[in-house]
Amino acid sequence: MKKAPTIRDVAATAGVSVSVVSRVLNPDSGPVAPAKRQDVLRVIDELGYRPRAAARELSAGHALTIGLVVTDLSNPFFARLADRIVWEARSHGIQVVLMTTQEDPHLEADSLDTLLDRSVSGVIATPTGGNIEKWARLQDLGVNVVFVDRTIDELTDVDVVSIENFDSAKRSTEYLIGLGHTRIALVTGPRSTSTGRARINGYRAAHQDASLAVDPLLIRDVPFRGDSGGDAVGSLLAMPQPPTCLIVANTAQVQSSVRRLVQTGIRIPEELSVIVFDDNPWTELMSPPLSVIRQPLDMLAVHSLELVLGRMQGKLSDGPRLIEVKADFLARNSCAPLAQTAIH
Amino acid sequence: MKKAPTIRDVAATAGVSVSVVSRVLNPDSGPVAPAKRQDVLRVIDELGYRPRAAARELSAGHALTIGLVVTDLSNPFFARLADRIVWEARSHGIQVVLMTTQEDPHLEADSLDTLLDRSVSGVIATPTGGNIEKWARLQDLGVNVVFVDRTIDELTDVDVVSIENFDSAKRSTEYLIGLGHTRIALVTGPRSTSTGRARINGYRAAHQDASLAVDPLLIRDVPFRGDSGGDAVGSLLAMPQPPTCLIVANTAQVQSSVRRLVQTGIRIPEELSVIVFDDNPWTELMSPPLSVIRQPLDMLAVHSLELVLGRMQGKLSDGPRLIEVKADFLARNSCAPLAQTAIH
DNA sequence: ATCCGGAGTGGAACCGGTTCCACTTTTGTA
DNA sequence: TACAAAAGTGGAACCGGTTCCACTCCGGAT
Repeated sequence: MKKAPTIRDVAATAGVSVSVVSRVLNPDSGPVAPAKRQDVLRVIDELGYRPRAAARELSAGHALTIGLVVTDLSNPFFARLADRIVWEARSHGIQVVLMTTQEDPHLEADSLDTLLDRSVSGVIATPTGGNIEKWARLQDLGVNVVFVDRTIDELTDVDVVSIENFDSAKRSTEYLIGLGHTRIALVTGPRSTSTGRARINGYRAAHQDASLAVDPLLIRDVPFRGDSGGDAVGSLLAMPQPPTCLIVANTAQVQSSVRRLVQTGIRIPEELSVIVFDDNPWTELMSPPLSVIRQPLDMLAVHSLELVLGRMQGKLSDGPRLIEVKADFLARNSCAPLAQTAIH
Repeated sequence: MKKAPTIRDVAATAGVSVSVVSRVLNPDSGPVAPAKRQDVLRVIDELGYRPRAAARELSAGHALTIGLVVTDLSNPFFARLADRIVWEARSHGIQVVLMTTQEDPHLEADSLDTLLDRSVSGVIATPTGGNIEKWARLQDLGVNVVFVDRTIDELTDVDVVSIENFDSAKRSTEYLIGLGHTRIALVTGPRSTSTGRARINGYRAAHQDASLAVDPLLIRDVPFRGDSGGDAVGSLLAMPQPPTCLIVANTAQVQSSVRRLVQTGIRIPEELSVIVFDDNPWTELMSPPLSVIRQPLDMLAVHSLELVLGRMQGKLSDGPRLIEVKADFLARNSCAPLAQTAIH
């Protein structure tokens, strides 16, 4: 077990000072004679020298690292989002420290502390909804925070990237109304989040445009946490006058909702039309293939990272940014006209 | 944007030297008078002081961080594995830097360099199969390497955690033979990996026990990379005398294989019985629910981390460890007796 | 009374980079 | 040719922790 060479080893071998080596390493930090630059580069190569990140971070005061804080990776949406973000970050020479919260604010708080210790220069997160003051403190300490997919209302000063919530919900609802449905259930995120509210508003707007009354009992704004999506589905199906279709507009709840649907054995779309906000590869492989709102993960990832990087480089003007990307509605075979729906 | 307090701030405020504060921070590094310890702890709390990880790493020479190198997170197997590892690591106060390789040895090499820069004290990886010398160098530099799910034969000195490959493949095959099948296709990892070979051997052993000949054309040892699983499935189905069942024993290829099956519209299990090595939540939600070998992700995660930690603390004796965990076979509805199978 | 050992403490070097600054050499321009 | 500006270089401080070591106490054993 040999030890790795340091910048002083390189300097000594190349017969120059450490300053010169450092300037070779960081091209814009000062002049170096072309000949010496070559020498140094050759020595670096020969010795297999690589600068230690810790040393760099210590003197820079911040790390070329961002934190990624998501619920859990067993949800394909977050997994794919993480995948894209890691990928995108790599192309900018940035590493990603991954933390999961299981939707638990305590674990989230913990994660933030840890990321702070690591002097990350940015955090991309799907927040649980708690830790208001902690997020604020993080920003106060110069960490660039971007929320993706969700948001917290109380934090007005944070960049947010999400899909066009209002529009996506409205179009999904319109599609079902177009098929003749009038009792459309909506499972979405908490009303305390602006994304949750926007989706409810889109749903309402579609009803209003069609001069349709909204049954408030069909709207379930459930927490991100736990199995509340599945529970909402269960209770919706148990209603005296159950819905003829279902929109699951809460990413974190898609999996548990679909699971519940499969478990109850309800026939899709014969008994229930279904649309979910998720575009994971398996929805297409189910039978029937599910109609989905396809969240453009690439765009979410790219924009989140762009925001973080932009802030890091001080390129962005003050004031929070809200980026909404368009989400496509993809009709597959999980929706049927009301006329063909068997009311159970 | 205020700046965070340092250990010297704490020392000054508490009226002690930095040495004392450091000793309070690291309980076993030296004696501190109980009264002063209380003082220091109070000041730490008041100031909201947290030690900077970079400084600690720099002087320690290594970081309380491990690297996790997987193919990609859009594959539920890797995503869930990552989830468990992150979770498990957190409980030991260790952070995880995530890197994805897309099965590309170049990207893998890149990732390893980066992790080296970060002075990670361990790496858990599903190796692509390349970079033999790079992995060796990593170990040589004192980084603890654990391969999970797969292995590289050329590297004899690495700890490995995987399922009981031989046994799992044998039991799956026996199950199908028990249903009367004789033409069983196997899609698995490259023969150049011991895991790939073990699964082929298990498959062969089951045939031998049943005095059944093995048609070598039915064994497809495909690369982890890309769509080769799907392609293998395609070519298997196109054979003059196609198989009546299929075992996909290569985690990385399950998704593309299943996708191909769905695309060709072949009826499962009426035309083809299917078993896959994967236990992701969606296989159960498909119709029919797929019979699977359930890889105990928890065990894989726990053992990998245990190995890395054990090495870090020097608790493990020399010599590589091979840990094989039992994998359950879970019969669902994707397999039918040969008698009921329609040869197409 | 004397000596010894251990608890408790602070000073200072060190980890490996970056950066500021003073200094020398080259280059360009009047 | 003279002089200012720019290019090039190395020394040393600094980032914020850890750790070694020297030193001062103190109690207990001789």
